[in-house]
Amino acid sequence: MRARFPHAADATLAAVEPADPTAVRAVRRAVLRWFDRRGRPLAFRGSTDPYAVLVSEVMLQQTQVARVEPAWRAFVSRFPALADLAAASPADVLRAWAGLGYNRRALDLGRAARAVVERHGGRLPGDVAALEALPGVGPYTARAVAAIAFGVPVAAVDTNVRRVVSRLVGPATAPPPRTIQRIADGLVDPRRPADWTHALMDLGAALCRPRVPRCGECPVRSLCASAGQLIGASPGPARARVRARVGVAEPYPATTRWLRGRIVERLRAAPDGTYLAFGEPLGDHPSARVAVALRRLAAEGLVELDGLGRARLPTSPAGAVSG
DNA sequence: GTCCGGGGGA
DNA sequence: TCCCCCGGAC
Repeated sequence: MRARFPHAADATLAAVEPADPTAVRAVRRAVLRWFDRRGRPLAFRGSTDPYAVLVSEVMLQQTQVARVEPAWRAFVSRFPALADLAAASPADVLRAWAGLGYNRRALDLGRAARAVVERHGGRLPGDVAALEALPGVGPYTARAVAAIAFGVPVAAVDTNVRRVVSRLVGPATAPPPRTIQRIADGLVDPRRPADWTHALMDLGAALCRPRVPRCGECPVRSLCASAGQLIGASPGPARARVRARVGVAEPYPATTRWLRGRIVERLRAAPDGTYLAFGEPLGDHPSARVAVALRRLAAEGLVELDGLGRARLPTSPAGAVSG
């Protein structure tokens, strides 16, 4: 039994061995009991609308929970249903995405909505493979949507969950991704896949934290192979570093990511459909570099060029689905 | 000024 | 298997 887990350091590893259903049930019960009392009542968790869940999960790919909440409210208020998003122009979607960054993900979300209309009659599919085939939806997001919105007993493994599962089975080196996924899948409570997904995220955020885990408060400390062994185990590279905080310059004005952000920001503010000229330098970037950035943005579908050095946000979802 | 991280592309 | 995106944490 233990041989199946080469990373085993001690007997508690057997606690999550899928062949030991009693221990697995104990983990599920303890985690969900904790979640029922301590889980975060986030706005987007109140919805089981697959579309709303997808929006929240895409936002969570890049943004902390606390900031996702208001952004999610605003977005689903602007585009209440998948059909609304599918019919929206990229320009409008990018405007609704303002402040979140990662603008390509907003475009992908729109493309995903159109793909769902074309491939699935406008209803998000519940199976992982079909979800993963959508633009911007990878292994994590596909499983999160399947579990949360459709009750499919699969594990959405992000870095939080990876850390929790890895610690649960042993304090040594983390198992390879495939092993983590397999163990995580085996742990999902088939009666409450949605709550289980949220519970593991909350556990990782509140107790099983990267640097200073709170094992003493953890509901599965008696079942965890790493409980109590992690204090000081990962001092973290960032802690000791001395920061030079002289000057409060604008962040990274010399980088292309700054330039890209400013271009899209300007275009967002422009009236719908109008082209804006970009012949002048922008920040530290000479006009030639602005032109290069524009071409790259155009290649990614974030802007449209008129061939005269002017640009606008795409007003129609042509070339929509390809993912 | 470096790292983080899910997804996409090469 | 890399590198990039990009705003925030550190």
